Amino acid sequence: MDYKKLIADKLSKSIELETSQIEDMLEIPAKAEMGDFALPCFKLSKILRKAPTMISDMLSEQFETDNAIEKVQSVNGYLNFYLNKQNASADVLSKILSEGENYSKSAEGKDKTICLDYSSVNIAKPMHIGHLSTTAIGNSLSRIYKHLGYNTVSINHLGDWGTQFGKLIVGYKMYSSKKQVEEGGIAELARIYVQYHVDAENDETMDDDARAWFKKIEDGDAEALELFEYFRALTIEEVSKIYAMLDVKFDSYNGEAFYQDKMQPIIDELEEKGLLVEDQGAKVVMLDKYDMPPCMILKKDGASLYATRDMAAAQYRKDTYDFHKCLYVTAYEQNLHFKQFFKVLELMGKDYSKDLVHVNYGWVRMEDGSMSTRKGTAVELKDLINKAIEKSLNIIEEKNSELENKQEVASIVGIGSIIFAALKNNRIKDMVFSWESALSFEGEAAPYVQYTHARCSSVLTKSDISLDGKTDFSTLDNEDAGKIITLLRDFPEIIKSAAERYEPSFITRFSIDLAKTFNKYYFEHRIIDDDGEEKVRARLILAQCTKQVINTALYLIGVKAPDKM
RNA sequence: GCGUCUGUAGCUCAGUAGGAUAGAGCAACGGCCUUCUAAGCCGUGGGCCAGGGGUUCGAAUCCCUUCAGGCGCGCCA
Repeated sequence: MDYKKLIADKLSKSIELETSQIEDMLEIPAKAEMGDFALPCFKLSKILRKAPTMISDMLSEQFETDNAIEKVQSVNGYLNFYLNKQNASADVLSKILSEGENYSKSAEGKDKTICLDYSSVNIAKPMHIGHLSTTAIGNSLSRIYKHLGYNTVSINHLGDWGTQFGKLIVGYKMYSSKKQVEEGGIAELARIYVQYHVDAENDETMDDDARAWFKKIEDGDAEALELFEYFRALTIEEVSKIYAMLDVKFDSYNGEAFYQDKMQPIIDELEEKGLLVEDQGAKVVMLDKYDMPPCMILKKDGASLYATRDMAAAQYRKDTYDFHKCLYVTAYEQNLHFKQFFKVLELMGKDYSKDLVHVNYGWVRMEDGSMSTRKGTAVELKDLINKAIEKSLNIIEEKNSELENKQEVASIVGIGSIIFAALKNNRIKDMVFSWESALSFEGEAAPYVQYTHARCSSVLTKSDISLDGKTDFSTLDNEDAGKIITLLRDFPEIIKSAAERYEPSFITRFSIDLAKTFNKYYFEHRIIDDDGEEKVRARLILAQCTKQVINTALYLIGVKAPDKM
């Protein structure tokens, strides 16, 4: 039942406003004593030309209570509404029980497609902790949008173009072999690349060779192309293992190379529309009217740039997927770049430019202040994952050594912790990486929420009372249970706002709140007790619904929920 | 210099697009397991919401300004 709508409907008899307007004014009070919903009457005082307290008094007198809303109270200009707890509990809980994992889903995204560009690894470079945010945020948003009924297309926009690949070929020929690369994988390619840079300092001919090799790739030379394809395939194969561990899947690996032959139409169109101007030998689109520096489209030598490629990619995605929105999950350092090329597309008359969204996030910085991406010292994602699993395995040995599938649970908890931590704070916050905090599983972290899930599971298996049957919800008529039920009822709204604001952290936070509230309830009240089947059933249903919602919440941020741990 | 983001407890952060007495976790200290998972629960201390102006019935939240820090500002991506 939609209580907000119900209240607004009833109020609309006394106030001359649209139901939806009243609905927007309703809020959820800060404290449970203040009711389940509240209407601040200050907003009305201008329209009605009366003091807020008078309005709330008047409304509270005129409001007809019923089975759903049993009490209305006027306090300090607020009108507080109290739901009939038993009915409200029964209402939400039976809904969750019957809908199961479909609870909180919606159809708002029917026939709409969201493209998500995230993770976007570079060929021949290992994934490091700098890739964690984009991967976790992108994956979570993809799950959230699917949950809301959208089609989603997850795109790994590979960094697979540029003279760096010429360098790689030169390095490969100088220091390595097929056998060594087969054995060493990306690490070997990274080694080659570093070695190349060391030696190229003293040998200028190397860079010339690299440029020549890259030219060969561009021109379709057989040997060059074969090596390039080999490195590319090797990289995808290796990062796929990490994606498998993180349970992340992509629909497309079309990267920079893919758009190489798709830029010319964009350039032609810019030219036709008179947007392209020559400046210091390069071709740019001037954006000074919009308080931005020019967007560079072609270099002096005629080569394309990042923005050119991104525009070609946007056009391709529109043509191919006809997206409702296209999201780019990258760090905020690229704010200007996105603002620029979105604007250029707008100037070209591309209507879809308004549907392009830069979902930006903060840096991961090392404790010494360095940026993880710019030094060879970056912590590899693989190492972080392995250490987290190892640590959680140790904790299992210590706390629950009897557990059957230790390795699997350790992996769920370890990996879950890493993802959870990446999605706990608002996207825009910078993060300092330290091993200590990265491997700290205490407090507001994945294991806390997962543990609550396991607790629910455990209680449910302990009891042989079926969830189906006559139920006495009056046993849930206490503050602790009431808070849980309120959270369960709010869950669909939380998901919607997470989608609207591109903030998986809303769901992470919610999962902590729910776990915390349930843990308190669990400590204060016995679920399996001897006060009769009908009451036990109500409390078991509460545990079942909590378990279900935690499971969905964690799923939406890309974290698994174990039944035992 | 210009643009932009950030600044809330010792530390890390919430604060639901302006609402009721600003909340968590960590760290510190003190309690709670013969009873459904103690990876849990409860309690104590800790605040000039960076500073200053304004708008408003009401501001951590909006506007202006100062300070501190991050990021960006044409031939990288």
